[in-house]
Parts: sequence; C-alpha cells; structure tokens
Amino acid sequence: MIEAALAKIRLRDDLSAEEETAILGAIGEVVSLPARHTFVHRGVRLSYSTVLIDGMLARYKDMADGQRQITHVHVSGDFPDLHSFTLKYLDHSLMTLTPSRIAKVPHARLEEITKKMPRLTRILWFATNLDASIHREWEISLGRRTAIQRAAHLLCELQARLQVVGQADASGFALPITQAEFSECLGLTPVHVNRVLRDLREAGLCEFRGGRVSIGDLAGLRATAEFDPAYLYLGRRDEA
Amino acid sequence: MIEAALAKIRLRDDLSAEEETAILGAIGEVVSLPARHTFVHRGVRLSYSTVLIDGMLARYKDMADGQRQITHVHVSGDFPDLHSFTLKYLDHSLMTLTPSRIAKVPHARLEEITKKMPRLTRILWFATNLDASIHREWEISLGRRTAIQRAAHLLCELQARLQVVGQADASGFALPITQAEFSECLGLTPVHVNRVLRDLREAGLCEFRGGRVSIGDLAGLRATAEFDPAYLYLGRRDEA
DNA sequence: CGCTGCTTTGAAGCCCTTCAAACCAGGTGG
DNA sequence: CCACCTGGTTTGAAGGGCTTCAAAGCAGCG
Repeated sequence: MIEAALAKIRLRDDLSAEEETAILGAIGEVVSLPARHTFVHRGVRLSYSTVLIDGMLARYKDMADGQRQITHVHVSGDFPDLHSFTLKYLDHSLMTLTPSRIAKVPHARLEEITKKMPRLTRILWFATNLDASIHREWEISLGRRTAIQRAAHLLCELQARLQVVGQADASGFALPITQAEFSECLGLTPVHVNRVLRDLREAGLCEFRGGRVSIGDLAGLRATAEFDPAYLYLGRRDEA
Repeated sequence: MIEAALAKIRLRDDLSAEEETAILGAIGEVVSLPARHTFVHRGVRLSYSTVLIDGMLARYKDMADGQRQITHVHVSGDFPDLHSFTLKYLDHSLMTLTPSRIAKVPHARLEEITKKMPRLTRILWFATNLDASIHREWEISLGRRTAIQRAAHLLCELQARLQVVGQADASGFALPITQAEFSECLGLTPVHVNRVLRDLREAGLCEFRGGRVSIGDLAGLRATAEFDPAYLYLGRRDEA
C-alpha cells in the first residue's frame, strides 16, 4: 500500500525488517480525497502526519489579494506534512491536485520511533530536509529563471521524482492538473504559461496536453532548464 | 559563547541540564571568517555541521550565467548547515556576508544525540524544519510579491529574527551588507532594489544606510509587506 | 588626492501581465 | 443527436514593472 514510500526510502538507505515493521505499524487510517480539496489548513494544530499513497498534492499559501502560490508538489510516496511532527501546526495549507489517497500517521507513533529507532528517525529527518532542498531549488526558479526555464525545470523535476516511484519514464508522465495550477507553481500568469508551453511544444521538447506530459527530447528539456538533479539526492546516503 | 543558539531553543522549548550539556559537548573548534568567504561548497561531503556564533551568513547557489541567488540568510544562533547531517553534502554553498565566527559540530556527536536524546533530536529536527518554512516564505516573496513588498518583507523577517537574539528592536538593526547582496536575496537587480529602498525611505517606513536599517514605522513596514510572523514559529512548541 | 567600491539617477527596452475574447472539448438535457 | 453550458485553452493587443545600459555621485582609504 505504501510501496512508493518504501521504494523512495530504499533508494537511499537500507531498511531493516524491524524498521519496515515500524513504518507499517505507524500507518493509521487511509482516506480517499477528491481533486482540489484542502485537507490541511495553515495554522491548525495537527496530531498526525500523512503519507501520500497515490495522487498528487500541493503545499500552498493564499495571498491577501486572492492569489495563490504553490510552494511544493507532492507525488506518491511523499510525506507531505511530516514536518508537522516538529512544527505542530503548518505555515501553509495542503490540497489535493488530483484524486488522492492518504494514510494518517499519528505523531504519537512518530515519537515512539524517535525514542527507539535513531536510524529510522534520521531517515525521516532526511525526508524533510529533502523537501527543503526542493524548496530552495524553487527559490532559484522563482528568483532567477525565465518563464520558459521555470516551466522546463519543474517538468524535469516531476519527471525525475515520478520516475523513482515508477510513474514516469523518459517519454513522459501523467500530470492531470490545469495550466492554471501549473502556473501557480511558477509564479506566472496562466496566460503566459500557456505561451511558454507552446514554445516548448514548437521546440519539440515536450507537450503538456490532456493531463499528460509527453517528452520529445528529455536531454534538450534538461538543457533549457539547466536542470541538475543533485538537489534531489537520488543517490544512496552511505556513499553520497 | 553559543548563547544565541540556546536562547533561540529556549524560546520554543525548555532545555534540561542534560540536554544543554549535550549541546555544549557537541561544540568543537571555533573558526573566525572574514566577510564574503565561502566556507561550505555545494556538493562536497561534510563530516560536521556548524553553529553561527556571530555574524551573518547566506545560503546561495550560482547560476550558469554568473548570477547568484541567495536562498536564506542566517543570523547569530542559527545552525546554517545542520541539514548536512542527514544530507551528507549540500545542494547549495554557504558564505559569510559579514565577518563571522562559527563553531563546528561533528556529525558523530549529532549521531550520539539522536541515539540517546530523542527530545533534543526533535528540537534539532525542528530547527531544520523552521529553515524550510522560511524557504517557503521566500518562495512566496519571489513568486508573488512586488519588488517593494519583497524588500519590506525581508527587512521585517530579519528584524523579527534578530530581535530573538537581542540584535534588533523596533527602531532597527545592523545589516552590514551591500545593496547588491540584498538584491541577490530578492531576485531583483541592484539598480531596482536601490529605487525600491528610496521609495521605502520616502514613505517614512525605513532607511537602509551605512550598514544599518533604521525603521521609522514598523507597523507600516509590516503592512506594506503583508508580514505575518507565523511562519517563524516564535511561540513555545508545547502550546503552539 | 586620486583610487576603489558602492550608491544613485536617467533613459530605453523587454518580458511578463492585464484585459478581452475566441476557441475547444466534455458533459447534460431537451 | 444536437444545442447548450461550463471549464479550460489559446490568441491578440496594450500596458507596466523591472532590467539593461550608461554614467554620475559619493564615501572611505592608502
């Protein structure tokens, strides 16, 4: 059920049988959610975190003027609000982009893990630090990259992260969100994102259509984005 | 010596004598660094983290075209690369903005803490999650706020964070960096930042001059920035 | 006293936004 | 089975915020 999460951990660290049991034992109720549903509201005290079993989520903040900025996109196997274990409440909200299933992980169980399993604790800590690394890369995009580079970079990131959980290959992946939602990740208007996607299409790099990204030239897409996957820490932790 | 770091922890959590001893025992060599010196290079494997005793640091990434984006500014008492404990190498570099003193904290000591002191481990984990929260708020600035709002927001953030360690009050704080460096935080050109600072000055909100920020109207500055300090998690962890 | 690095100002240009409307696909009901 | 509606996509035209390029101003220092 949470194979994706385990696969993601095993990519970087071995998991002992005991640690795997602890993770499985920490999993509580599973909930199915429709698309575009906010299920964690900023500022609300939380007593459990969640694992995303399948679907796609967004961390976002609303602005006073009604604008919205998505600060992170989550894919299967992510722990979208693991950080609420230490933060107690979140500075942002969490919504589904697509229909999703999430599993609840009570903070009490996480606390037990921190008391008994330091290695697993560090693996979980790593997961939140990886999120932070992705936040930093988005800062680079938002601060310095042009519109076309931002769009290309996010598509490269999603391709790389989805590939880890077997939901993407070099030819593309499912991305059943609207251009408006995509633009909320990039700090751009939907209108301009539409033009940029046309440019990427006409350059033969990739096509975002009908809820799917079809990549014509992954190397070219990565080159225009200046994409370097180092910030995703895809290598094993012990030899990094 | 690391009073600032302890003060920052105590703001949110109590520290037992044992925990304080563990922190002090983890501190190793202290190093003094000149301004504008990169002492952690991206991609290099690290065996220790650092605590910033005094001074100001920046996390940054260089772009292919020579541009630079600062993704985080650190003040006294911060653990600027605590996340290298789980990440092993960093996706970004770390430089001094001002002359600084840092203390090295070997990862081996941190590992001992994770084995023996789950509560202190969670406090350290929190520190890295707070950094991530600040990264998210910078994404909001870079993605959605206007130039004047970005500048005002960063000044508000620094005021609030420096106040915690006794280096700022409502009337201002020392900020001995150049406008060019400030602009590298904001994703703007130095020229435009200069104009924006003039606007803030002429509005009577604040003045950034001679390495010092003098705040004329903190409430007004916060209003123009739409600054909400919730993301800084300044309250106690047990009652949040 | 002139060098150096930072700040400030001006003018022109461009990337992206804003506003507006047409287009298109899928679903619903007559 | 087509008319209609709705939400998303696409295109056009005008405008604005920020960048770029250029140069002057200014303070600290050898």
